[in-house]
Amino acid sequence: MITNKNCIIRLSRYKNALYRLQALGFVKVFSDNLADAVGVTASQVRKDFSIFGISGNKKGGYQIDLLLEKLNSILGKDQLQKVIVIGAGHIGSALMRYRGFEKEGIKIIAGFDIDPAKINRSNVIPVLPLDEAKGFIKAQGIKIAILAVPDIAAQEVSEEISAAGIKGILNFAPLRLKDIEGCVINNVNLEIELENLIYFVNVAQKLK
Amino acid sequence: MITNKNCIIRLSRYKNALYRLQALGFVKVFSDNLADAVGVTASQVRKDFSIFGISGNKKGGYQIDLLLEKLNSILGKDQLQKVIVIGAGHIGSALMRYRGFEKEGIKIIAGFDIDPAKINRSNVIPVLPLDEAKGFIKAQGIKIAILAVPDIAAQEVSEEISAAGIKGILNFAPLRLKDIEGCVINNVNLEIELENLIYFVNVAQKLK
DNA sequence: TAGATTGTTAATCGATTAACAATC
DNA sequence: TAGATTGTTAATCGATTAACAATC
Repeated sequence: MITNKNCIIRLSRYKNALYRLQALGFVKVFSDNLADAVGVTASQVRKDFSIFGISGNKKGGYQIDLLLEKLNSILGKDQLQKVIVIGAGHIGSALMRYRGFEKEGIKIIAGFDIDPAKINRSNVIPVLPLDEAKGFIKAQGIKIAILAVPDIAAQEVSEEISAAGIKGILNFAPLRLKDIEGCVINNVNLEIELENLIYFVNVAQKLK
Repeated sequence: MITNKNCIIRLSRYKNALYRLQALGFVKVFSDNLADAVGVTASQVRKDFSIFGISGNKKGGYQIDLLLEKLNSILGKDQLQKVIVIGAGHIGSALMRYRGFEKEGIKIIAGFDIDPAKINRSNVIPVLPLDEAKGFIKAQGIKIAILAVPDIAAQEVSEEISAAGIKGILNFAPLRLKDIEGCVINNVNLEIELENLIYFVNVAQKLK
C-alpha cells in the first residue's frame, strides 16, 4: 500500500477529532463534518478512508466508534507503545516528564544519558547510563526511540541503538541523520520550524 | 511569490549544509554537491534558487559566502529574532533553556505562565505572569511566540497574544488552532509525530 | 419516492524531475 | 576549443479535488 506521510498524519487528526466529537455526544459523522473538524475537504476524507478500505453507509455516514476502532488499528494504537529517550538534557528530560503521550498509549519507560550526574535509577522513569541502552533495548524489545542528544553524538548513537534493535527514531538533533537500513527516521527540527515561521511572518508583513 | 513550506524548509537545510561545507574549507559548491549534502536532486536545488533569483556561475557553481548571504537574507536571519515562550511547563521550560536557537539568531527573551509559582523575574530569561504578556509584546514589539500551554488554554491564549501583536505562533499544544487573521500558525505535534513514526515502523515490519 | 451521502473515477493542480540550450 | 555546469522550460509524477453513479 503506497501511502504518503501526510495521509497518515491526517488519519491521526481524524482520530483526534472523532474523540472530541464522541465526547460531545455524537455517534456518527458524515465526511463533511469530519472534514470541517480537521480542516480538509470531504473528498479528501473519503479518499483517505477508501485507501484503507474503511467504508461507511451511503446516506448514513460513518459510525464513530467503528471508525475509531479501524483508525486505531491502522495507527497501531491497539497496543501500548514502549518508547525510550536517549539524552536527558533539557529537551529529553522535558519529554520524559511530558504527560501528553500517555493518553495516546505511548509510554516512555526509560531515559539514557552518558553523563553520570544525570543517572537516576529510582525515578518512576529511570535515567540509565547510555552504555546500558543496548542491553535494555534487546531485553525489553523496544522498537521506538526519541533521540535528544547533542548534534555531535546523534549519528553515532543512532547507529548504535539501531544495531541494538531500534526500528524507529524521532530525532530532535538539528541535523540530517544518514539513512539507516531497517530504521525509520522522523525529524523534529525546532530551529527550522521557527525559521520557517519567521519567513512566513516576514512575507505576510511585506504584503501589507 | 508563491512558495510552499517545503521549499522554505529546504532553504534552511541548504543554509545549514553550506555552513558545514564552509567549516570544512570549501569556498564554492556545485548544485549537485549541495543536493547530495541535503538529500535532494540537483534540479531541485537549482529550481529553488531560481525561484528566489539566486544565480551562480555557469561552470563555476556558487560561491558559498554569497549564497549564504542571500539565503540568510531570505530567511530573515540578518536581524536577531526576539521570541517569547508562553507556558513554563515541561516543554516551555526546556525550550527556554535550549541553547540551539542562539546560533540561529533566535533569542528567547522571556517566558510567561499563569501559575504564580513559576514566576521568576530575576532569571536570565525571566518568567513573568501571563497577564503581563500583552504589555510586554507591545512594549518590545515581539512578533513571534512559542505556545506551550495546556490544550484547554491554547485557543484563548493564542487569540490574546495575537491581539497584542504576535504575528507568528509555533504551537506545541496537540490541537489545531483556529485560523487567526494576521497570524501565521505552525504546529509541532509530538504525539502525532510519534504516532506517524510508529505507523511506518509497523508497515516496515509487516513487509518483512 | 426524493433527497442525501458514499465510494470511486476522472480532472485538476502543484511540485519535482529531466532535459537541454546557453555559456563560461 | 571541449567539457562542464547553470538556468529554465517541458515532462512527469503524485496528491488533491471535483464530479457523479450507486444506493440507502
